[in-house]
Amino acid sequence: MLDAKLLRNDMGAVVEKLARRGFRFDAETFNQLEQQRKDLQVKTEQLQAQRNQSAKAIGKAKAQGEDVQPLLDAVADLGEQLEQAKQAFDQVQHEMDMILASTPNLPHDTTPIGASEDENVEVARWGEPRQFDFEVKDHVALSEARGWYDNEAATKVTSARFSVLKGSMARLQRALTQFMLDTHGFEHGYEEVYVPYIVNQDSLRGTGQLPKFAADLYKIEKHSEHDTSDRDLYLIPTAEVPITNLMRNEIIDEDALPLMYVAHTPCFRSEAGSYGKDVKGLIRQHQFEKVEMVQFVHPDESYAALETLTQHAANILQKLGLPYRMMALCSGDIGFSSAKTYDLEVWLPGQNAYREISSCSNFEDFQSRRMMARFKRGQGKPQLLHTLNGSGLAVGRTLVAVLENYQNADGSITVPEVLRSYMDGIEQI
RNA sequence: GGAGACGUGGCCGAGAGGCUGAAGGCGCUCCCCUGCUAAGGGAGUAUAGGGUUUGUAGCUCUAUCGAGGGUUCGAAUCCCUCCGUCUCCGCCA
Repeated sequence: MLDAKLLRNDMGAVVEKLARRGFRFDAETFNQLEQQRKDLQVKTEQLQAQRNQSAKAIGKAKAQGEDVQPLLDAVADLGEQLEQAKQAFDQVQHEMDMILASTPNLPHDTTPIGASEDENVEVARWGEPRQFDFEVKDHVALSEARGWYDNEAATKVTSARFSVLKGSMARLQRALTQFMLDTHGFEHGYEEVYVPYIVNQDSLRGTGQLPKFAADLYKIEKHSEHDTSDRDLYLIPTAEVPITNLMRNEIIDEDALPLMYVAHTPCFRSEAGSYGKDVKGLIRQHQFEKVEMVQFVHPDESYAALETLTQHAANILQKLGLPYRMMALCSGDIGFSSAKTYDLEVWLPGQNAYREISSCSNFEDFQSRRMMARFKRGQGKPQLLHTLNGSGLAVGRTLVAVLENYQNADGSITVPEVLRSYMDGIEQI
């Protein structure tokens, strides 16, 4: 959520920055609402003050045994006036909240300006794609040949875009997960956390998935019909949601910063609107495994933190010996809540292309403001934290990359060295 | 899943329709005192939003006692719904 004060004081800059990401902000409507809000809020609060005063006066008079009736008569219609003012105020406030909740973050000045992913900027490249002296297969051909990947079974059990993995491939995925968690935990200094895979709406609002992207989420209906509360729960689309919301409505001491968490979770995405893309194989699934890093940092540190966080993700690829490139996403391609995002794209021989395997973002205070996630120094005023997160990495896609990059002519797969200790020392599967 | 008890500030804990944004204690911050430590004295110590303002200063208003509704001139206090915690029973990994 953007800072409402910024909208009041510097609307021009907001509109310009949002335009960079192709978002048209209706300043005129907002300004009109803001004017109404101001009037209605002042009016409502004046009436409330008046009510409070007279209630006190009545209390005092009663205590002294005076006749209270004249005082009661004097405030007879105050309640109704207040009710009306309050309703009008709530209505305007609600409209403004809806606008703010649906407005994306401002791109940072270092985010390249562009309309679509075609204008993302490559900022680094690591590793040389391997030269094969045989015809490369993609991960689907490789894994099906070995009986490791059973798409039909998944379709039978659930539906399209789910997977059943078997044998060495299932084990390799688990090895990758362990390797990533251990690397981030032991080498990069993250605290490992285990979190729920089902979250409530407040959490999804906090990180920005709601209200705008409900269609991409799997929703679990509330249990009973006479439950009048706002109780619908959702499967997590990423561990970002439960981890980042750990700090919702919290004020932590500045000395505790930065907080760095890593977790492994499955992720569930209904991916509305992705029909026809990557229909084959593990690239785009409704359920996939991911190791996620989240950082809560001092506002002054967040851009340095974005660089190191991205490096932590890249380090996994380097240890696995997987060639990749690092892209700075342009203003038209960054996510709703992000101010700046780097994507890491891994080389997939089967597709002869680099494909996204990690996305690392700085949200600045956009999520913190929604969540009221703050820190303070000593007795000082609480300030909003900056939040960051990044995949470290998308495990399913890493599995694809390992299969394709480490394939041998006979269809076997060489196990990358760093994974062997997680595979009972096996060198080849 | 059943039955009961309970949710108050950083923590403990009073309050049971009006002068309570909330006693008291602990903790914390600052000042004084003390040769150091300990002890003692004093002051302060929630969050958000609004108005005023060049201002994150000051002044002032509003809201918040698990959440949301209701009753009332007035609600931490009464009523309803929900959420959560604890104890006992059942069930289960």
